[in-house]
Amino acid sequence: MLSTLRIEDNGVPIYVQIRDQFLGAIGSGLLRPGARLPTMREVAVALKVDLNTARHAYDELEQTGAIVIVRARGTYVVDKPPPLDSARQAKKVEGLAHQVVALAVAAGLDPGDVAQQVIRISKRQGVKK
Amino acid sequence: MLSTLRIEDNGVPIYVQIRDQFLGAIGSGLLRPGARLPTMREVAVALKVDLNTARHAYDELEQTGAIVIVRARGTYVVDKPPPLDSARQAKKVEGLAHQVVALAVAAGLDPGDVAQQVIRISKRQGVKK
DNA sequence: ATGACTGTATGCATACGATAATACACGGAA
DNA sequence: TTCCGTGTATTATCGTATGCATACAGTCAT
Repeated sequence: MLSTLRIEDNGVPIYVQIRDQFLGAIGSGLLRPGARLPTMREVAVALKVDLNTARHAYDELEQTGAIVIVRARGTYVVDKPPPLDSARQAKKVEGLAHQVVALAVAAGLDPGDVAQQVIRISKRQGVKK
Repeated sequence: MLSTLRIEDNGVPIYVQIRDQFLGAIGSGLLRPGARLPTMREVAVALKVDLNTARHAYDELEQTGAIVIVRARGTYVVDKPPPLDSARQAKKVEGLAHQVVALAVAAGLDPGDVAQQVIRISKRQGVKK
């Protein structure tokens, strides 16, 4: 996992890049629920980045509910994502969808293609609501 | 063009988001070579963003070689835009899709629902490949 | 020549990102 | 208990991003 991390000089904050790459790894099943993530220090050393920067990335991952951070033990991919009421869910779906379209367009991609990929991936993994 | 621009609260700098969305628009053919871009002020007003921020985005676009900035006249898509090969694109689609699934799962949402929303939104906006 | 529109530039203020250097607190194993 | 690995916290410093306000400088149509 560590070896797959890459930092680019895009203007995109380092902690965002780290955060998003872990999100990708989790979403792709490369990191499965319960799996342990590299320690913050390992990430910091591997990417030649400050410990606080790695921490920042991990903090955000925890706030989104993707991982749990256990003091003195390590960080782990969450087992069960936190459930929400349907009203909130609808809003979140909407917001996330907008974000996806923006990201896709920004990358010069067809949002439809991305949507298709999303469907295929989620089916393959048997991710359920 | 202006109406398709969106700024998200991602941690990604505003000027990067603007820059990348224009790159996407150019790469996707939405903005063709020779086409005139919105003025910096239009972008600033439309996105409720500072003129300097819009300028920053445009500056980077010029440095990339994607546009030319002509003082007192406007900014235009360069005749020969830097291309994106399809292999790269496919990889980007894949990566983004994984990320979306991760985000959805982390938020307790059904990735399929998000995908559907994405399709609806992109259709509504007439975003083309 | 004038005026409107465009990009260019500046100064000031605030907030955030990143690094560095330490130090502390907790859990588990030896 | 002691040690080590892990996360937590603090302080300082530097650069960048953003906003706000204001002004300057070309280009073009009138």
